[in-house]
Amino acid sequence: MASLPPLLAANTVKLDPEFRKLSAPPLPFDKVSNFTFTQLQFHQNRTYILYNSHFSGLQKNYSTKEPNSLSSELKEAVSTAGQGNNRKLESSNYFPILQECMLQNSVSGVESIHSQIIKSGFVEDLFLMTFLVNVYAKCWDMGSARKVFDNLPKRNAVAWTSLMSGYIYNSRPELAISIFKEMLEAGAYPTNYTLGVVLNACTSLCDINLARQIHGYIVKYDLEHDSSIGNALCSLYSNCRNLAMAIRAFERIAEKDVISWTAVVSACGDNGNSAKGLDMFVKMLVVGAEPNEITLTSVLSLCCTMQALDAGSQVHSLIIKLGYGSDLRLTNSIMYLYLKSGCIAEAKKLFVGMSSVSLVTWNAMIAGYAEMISLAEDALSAYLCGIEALQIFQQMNRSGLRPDLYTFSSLFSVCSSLVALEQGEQVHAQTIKTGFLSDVIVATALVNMYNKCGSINRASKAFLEMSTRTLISWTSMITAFAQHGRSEQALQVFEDMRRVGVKPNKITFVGVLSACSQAGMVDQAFAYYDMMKNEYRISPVMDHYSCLIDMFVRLDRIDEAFDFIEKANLAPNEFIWSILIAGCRSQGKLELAFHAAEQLLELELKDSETYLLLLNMYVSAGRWKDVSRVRKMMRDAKVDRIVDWSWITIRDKVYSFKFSSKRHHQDGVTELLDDLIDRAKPLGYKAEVGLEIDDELGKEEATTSAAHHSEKMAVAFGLLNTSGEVQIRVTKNMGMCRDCHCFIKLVSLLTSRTIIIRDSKRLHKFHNGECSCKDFGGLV
DNA sequence: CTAGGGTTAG
Repeated sequence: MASLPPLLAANTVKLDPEFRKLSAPPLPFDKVSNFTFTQLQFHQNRTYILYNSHFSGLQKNYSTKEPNSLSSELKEAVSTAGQGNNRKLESSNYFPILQECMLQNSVSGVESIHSQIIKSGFVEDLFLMTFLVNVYAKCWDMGSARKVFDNLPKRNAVAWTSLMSGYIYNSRPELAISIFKEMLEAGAYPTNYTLGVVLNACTSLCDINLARQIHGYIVKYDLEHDSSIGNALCSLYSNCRNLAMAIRAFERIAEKDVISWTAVVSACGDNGNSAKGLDMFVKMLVVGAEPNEITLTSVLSLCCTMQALDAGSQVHSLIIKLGYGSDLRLTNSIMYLYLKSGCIAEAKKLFVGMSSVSLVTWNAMIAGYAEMISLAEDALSAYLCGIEALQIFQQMNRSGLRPDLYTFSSLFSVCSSLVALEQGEQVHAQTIKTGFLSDVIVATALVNMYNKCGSINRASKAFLEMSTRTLISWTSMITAFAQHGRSEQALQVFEDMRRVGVKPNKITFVGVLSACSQAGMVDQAFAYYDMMKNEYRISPVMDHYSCLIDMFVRLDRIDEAFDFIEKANLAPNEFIWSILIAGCRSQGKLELAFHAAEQLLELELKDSETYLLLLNMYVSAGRWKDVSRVRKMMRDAKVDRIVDWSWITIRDKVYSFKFSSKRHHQDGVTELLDDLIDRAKPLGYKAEVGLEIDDELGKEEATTSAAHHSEKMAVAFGLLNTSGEVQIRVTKNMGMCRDCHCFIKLVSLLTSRTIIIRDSKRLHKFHNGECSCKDFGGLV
């Protein structure tokens, strides 16, 4: 007892006053230990316990069965039970029949057996009637279950526990708790099962206080070693985000079964420590415990989040060795793992080889391709992944399966990545028709889709129409407004969110700070920054710092940006240095820019566009030595030259444009572009010089970006092929340069058109000569 | 007769 942490030491556990009332003098827990033991002994002598394990493995499939369709054997059993010779029928004969009804989820079947039982005079049989309570509960008829319970000849712990677990099964954990209190009031002693059930009720109610008391009793009566209790504690603490306690609970289990191992493995995964979960799994194999299909699914999910393809394929072999090779759920997981790790061929092989597929299979394929969009090496293959995802969705429709909320969320995310507003609208309509829009996650994905397709008004409308909102919904809306340069609205949403009592997280504050930064609200920005640290106890991360630094840069207060870095004792990352360098350049503070560049070059650069920023800077300053130094660094770091690509979708057809390429799909693009450049120059456009890599000629040279950059061509092509109010939407594989940014702003003014360009860093919505990014400082 | 673990999403 002395070795226990103070929280759990029995003598420090405070009893709920409610409980005290119920239990004067002390709660009947002092006999729990013995009672449990005798109960277990007793059970093992019953014959029908034998099919219990079979039964518990199947009960999760009820909902898939057609209700009220009894098998022929069952119908026969029911009718023979009704005939006069039922004197010969033992009460134990009813168990398998009831079990069959339960598997069929047939309330009417149970009712007819029930009336036979009454006729046969077995209503006094405590075991049979307790089983009946359980059967009714599993058929979602708690009213009848309760009636049977109320008429029981005697109420023992098993009966109470059945009723409690029934309420949990029917999603009424609070009623399970009140039954537990009733049970204690009645003087019954809980068993290990009872305590496990109560803990599960606490888990689903997130009632950590009650759970702690129960844990206190468990410690006091030394029951932590029992697996039914230990397993429940493990998942309880896992759900309370306390992995250390979950692992502790697991380790105290004397005889760890498959479920204990599975629980601890998935606890690690659920709490963001996949590596630990994999360790646990290895330990499991080392001690010789055999994983089942559920353990393996859990482990695959760990490998998936870790992108651990090696471990994953080893698990795959193990799955085949253990004979689970054709398990649909496992195959789905393996397939998703391969997709997420970029092994498309492997994934497709599995997909094609599957004898039957489920909705999850299709969803995993769609989600996998959606995921690959962000992992793709170049933007064109990312684009193709998105197209592939949409095609898989069409195949799925043809196969006759109806999409669900997972399908729709993935589809929205695909449409976002493709900036495919039209497809997004179609999916939106489908979610309304099917009713899935009422799901928070789907609705949040819709908000994000409209935002990323450049339609902030529809994003905001979708947000307002939501009936419930999660932290992520609020954060999405705040970020959306901030990204569209609507700072006041972003902050308004943030205040609304606080008012309804939703606690912001660090991502929310990134949105809030970037809203302040774009509007140049320095005082507000620092007020929110302090609020984040003091009121919400969130420690700032780089993204917060970069918002603040970006703010100073936008306001041309670069010195203050450097001051802030010094005061906060920051070691700026690649992104922050890039903002600073870009800011220094646009203000002509070249010496400061070169100084910052030296700092930047100290870092190990990850983003190939950072090199481009440096190259452009040195080229325009004519510092050729530095140019070749950076080029050498790129070669040493094996950074590929990025080739500038843009594409535009017009009437369901994709047109791509490559830097400096003459392939314009149509005559007149160059002419229109030249004309626009000529008209933009008087308005302040000065075609800047930058280093450009001409891939076709295999050489690099200093040249103006005018007419060469792909987004200019794509926009000109869009202008030629659409008219009126239609927005022009272009996607680009790298960040826009400031030259193009300036030019497109003027084009939106000259042509009175709205132009949306999604580059690798953000969305730019050009309208009336302005951009929604409010000329973000990080332009190359 | 009573329990307990899992796939795909924002």
